[in-house]
This record gives sequence, structure tokens and C-alpha cells, in this order.
Amino acid sequence: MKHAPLIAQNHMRCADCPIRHRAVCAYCEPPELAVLDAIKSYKTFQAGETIAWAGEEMEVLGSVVSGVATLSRTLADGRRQMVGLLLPSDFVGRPGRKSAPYDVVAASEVMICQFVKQDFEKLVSKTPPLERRLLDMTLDDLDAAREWMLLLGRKTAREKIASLLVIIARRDAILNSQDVVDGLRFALPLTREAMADYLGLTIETVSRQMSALKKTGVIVLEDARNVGIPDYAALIDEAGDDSDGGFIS
Amino acid sequence: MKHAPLIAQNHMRCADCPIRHRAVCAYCEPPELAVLDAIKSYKTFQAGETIAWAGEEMEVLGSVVSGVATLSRTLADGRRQMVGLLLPSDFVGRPGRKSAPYDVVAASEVMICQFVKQDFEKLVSKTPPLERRLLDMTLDDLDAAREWMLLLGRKTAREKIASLLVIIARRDAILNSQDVVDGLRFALPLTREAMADYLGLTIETVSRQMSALKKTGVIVLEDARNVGIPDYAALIDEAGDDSDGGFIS
DNA sequence: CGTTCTCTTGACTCATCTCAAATCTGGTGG
DNA sequence: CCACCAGATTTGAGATGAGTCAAGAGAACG
Repeated sequence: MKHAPLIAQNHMRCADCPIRHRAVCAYCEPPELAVLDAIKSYKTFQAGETIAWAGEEMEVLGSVVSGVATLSRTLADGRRQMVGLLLPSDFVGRPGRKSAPYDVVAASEVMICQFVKQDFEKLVSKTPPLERRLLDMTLDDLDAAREWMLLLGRKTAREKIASLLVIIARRDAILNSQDVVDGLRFALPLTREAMADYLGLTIETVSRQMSALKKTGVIVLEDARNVGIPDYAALIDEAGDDSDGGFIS
Repeated sequence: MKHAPLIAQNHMRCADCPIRHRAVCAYCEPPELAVLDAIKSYKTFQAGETIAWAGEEMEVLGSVVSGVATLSRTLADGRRQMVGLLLPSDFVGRPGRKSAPYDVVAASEVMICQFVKQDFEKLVSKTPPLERRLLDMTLDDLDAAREWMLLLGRKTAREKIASLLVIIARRDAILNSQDVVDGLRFALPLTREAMADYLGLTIETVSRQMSALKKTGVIVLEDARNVGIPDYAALIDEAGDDSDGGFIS
């Protein structure tokens, strides 16, 4: 699972940043970018490394530049539920509060464009485009969380798996700036355990449903982590969403 | 289930508004309030009435002044999941998007302080305190949604019921501006069906678990809708949360 | 005093979990 | 290059929590 690691270029300019147009800075103009440029720094985390602990005070905030991180909550007896997946351009941290009640863990090697929390918050309150972008992103996150509540509360195991595959297929297509087409192939960025935590299932059930979808021909498994979608419409169908779609990219 | 209905006072001044300090207008100063005063209007919905349909374009946004409304999503085959509970001071509607993918339904008689969407959005972008408050509220909603994801994905039916009762007990105590104390009594604002939709359960399971909690002495049921909590700590314990609590008021 | 709606309870089913073991994979050291 | 190990994944068998179907009990309403 080694991707070619991005080198943390401490002097990459915001204007050249790959997430420039989707991250919290998206609405900023060059003068505002210059300010961000001056106070930002890059930090890389290894796969499996914890970026922030639940309840621990965070001194930095930032954006995921590359890689995948997960947000999760844990019950006292160890039951764990993932409550968010952080992809490039997603925001890390909880502005306006000292700590957040969830663990942030790197699922792959992750590079973050970070800011000192206090400095960033001060800047946000003086920079309307930043604040507006943060609001829009938070509203989108809220929509996504509510979509996920529907999945967790009401979908069957098979529908949950299919839904997750749809999301990953979409994201993958977007990364390659193309539409989702039949025959798409992609690598799962999550282990079976992470999938289970995300879907509110056990790894055994995840595994069984993957096998079941494979047996039905809805997906093709080259190995445990490489999935092919011969018929995208069939997969959508398995996800059980009502026709109007509903997932927010 | 009739509360003394609040009369929709179309000329109630913001300064006299019961939700003045918790709603989207909380950070506004008198001059900004005057602007809001000029463009707001009140509207009342009967219990059971639909305030907005999923996917339908909304022409208004606003705040719940009194009563309880629910946000819910429905799958094509009728499975329904509640994704939010709107209490007084909560915001209704999705700024920045034409429609939202969920139904908004009045669970009791609901009064809303509403604004024409376009006017409100224009105002938000010109009024930093409004925008900042909207951001803070949205971040809180996101935290609450994630908390709910943990409940939906990992808690048992009994824990789900206990968690819901804790939330309602807390809110009830806050409304009466006091702490939660042993012996607290309150009326459930939700039917068994609404509870089931909220918790990702069936009404039969809700009913059985309510009976089970009653039999154990964790709660006292005067009738189906009136609950007493003889020992708050015991109820918390049943909710299964890790000790540090975690629910956001 | 029916009618209707909400809620409760019972009996049975079934999807998912639990526990256990087998298989596969990549990496390591000889 | 090969045997072996640790972690990830799959598969099997049985247990169980929650769902389904069905009936009965209360409460509200006209």
C-alpha cells in the first residue's frame, strides 16, 4: 500500500497547491492567499499514525493535502464508529472549540497544510471569504453526516457495502476528473476493519457481503483491495438509495 | 398533547424574542436586529404538518421559535430515518442550496420566525455576526450528527433508548434553566414511531425497551408519554457513553 | 359507546454477531 | 530461492438481538 510519497515542500506556494480550489482557501483571492502562505506549514503523518486524540486539546487546524484520514469515536468498551472520512481538501479540526470528541487517524500517508489554531481563528474572523468557505464546507459535511445516518440506521449490510463502494467509485472518478463508467477499477483506501467501523458492521459481515456481491457479479475482486465495477447502475441499485440519488460529492 | 398555543405575534420585536440569545441572530447587535426585524415574519404549523418536502425548493429559511420539528430522510421502499430534531432556536433550511434532501415535519405545533431565502442569504453575506453564528450553529449540528452516528452504528436498542431519554431530560432541564436532578419528570415530545425513526429501530422494539427500562426501575412510566427519572446516574450508565459524557447540549 | 389511533405484548423468523479456524499475503531471515 | 511468521481476509457453525406478523389493551374523540 505504498503510494509515491509527496515530499512535504515547505515552500510550496498556495497558488500551486493541488487543493487550492476545493479547500478552505477556495474563495480567497491572491492577497488573502499571501497571508495564508505566510502562516501555513506542512506536516506528514504515516499510515496508522494518530493525528489527534479524542478530547485532547488541538493546537493546529488545517487541510488534508493528500492521503486519507478517518474521524472516529469510541465507546468505553471499545466499540468504534467512524464518523467521517477526510479526503484531500477536507478540513481537519474543530474551529471554535478547544478539542473535538473524536480521534483523527491517518489511513494512508497523509500530508496536512496546517495553521496554528489561534492564528487561523483570528484570521477567519477577519477574512470573510475564509469564513464563508468554512461555512459552506461545514454545511456539506453536515449533509454527508445525515446521509450517513440514514445508512447506519436503516440500510442492510449489503446495501451499506454497496453504498460505500459507490462513494469510493465516485470519489475516484472525480480524482481522475472523469465520470463513473462501467468497468471502472479502483483500490480501496480502507482495510476491512475500517470499512466495518465506517458502516457499523463487523469485519466478518463486511467480508461476507463483499463475497456475496462478487458472487452475484455486481463487483469483481482482483484481490481484497482491488475492486472492479462491471455495471455501475447495478451497484447503485444495490445501494438502495431512492432514484434521485442523494449523495453529495 | 395541546400546549397553550403561542399566538403568532407578527410584530413581536426581536429584542423580546424568547430565542434571541440562542438563535442565528444571537451575535447581532441592535442595529442588525432592526434589519432582521424588518424582513422577518412568523408562521405557525400544526402538529403533523409538513414544513418542507425533501428535494422541494424552499423559498424561506428561519428559526424555530417554539415547538418541535423533525428532519427525516426516506428510502424508496419507505424506510425512514430521522436525521435531526429541531428545537426552539434551531435553524430551519439549507442556506446556499436550493433544496435539502429531507422532509421537515412539525412534531408539535411549531412557530417559525421566517425570512425569504434570497433576502436572508444576501443579508448573511453582508452581516458578519450572522454568518459567524450560522457557522457556530452548523458546527454544533455536525457534532451532534456525529454523536448520533455513533449511536446508530454501535449502540444496542436499550442504550439507544436510554441515550434519547438522557438528551430529552437534559433539554428539559435547560428549558427550565436548572440542572438535571434525580426525580425529574418530563413529557416525551415524540411518539413511539418518531422515537423509532430517530433511533433506527421499530416501534415494537422501542416499546419493549421502554418496558424493560421500566421493569428494571431505571425509569418510571406514568403513562406512555410521561417519564420519570429516579436515578439520573443509572440512566446515564444505561446509555453506554464513555465517562467523559460527550453529548453537546 | 363505538371508532380510531397509539401503545404493548407474544410468538416466531432472520440478519448480523460471536467464536473459531482456515487461507492468503507480504515481508524476513537463512 | 524458500520456509516461516504476522497481519489481513475469508469462511463456517451456532447464538442472539432486533425485526415481522399478529393480536390485544388503553386512551382520545366524536
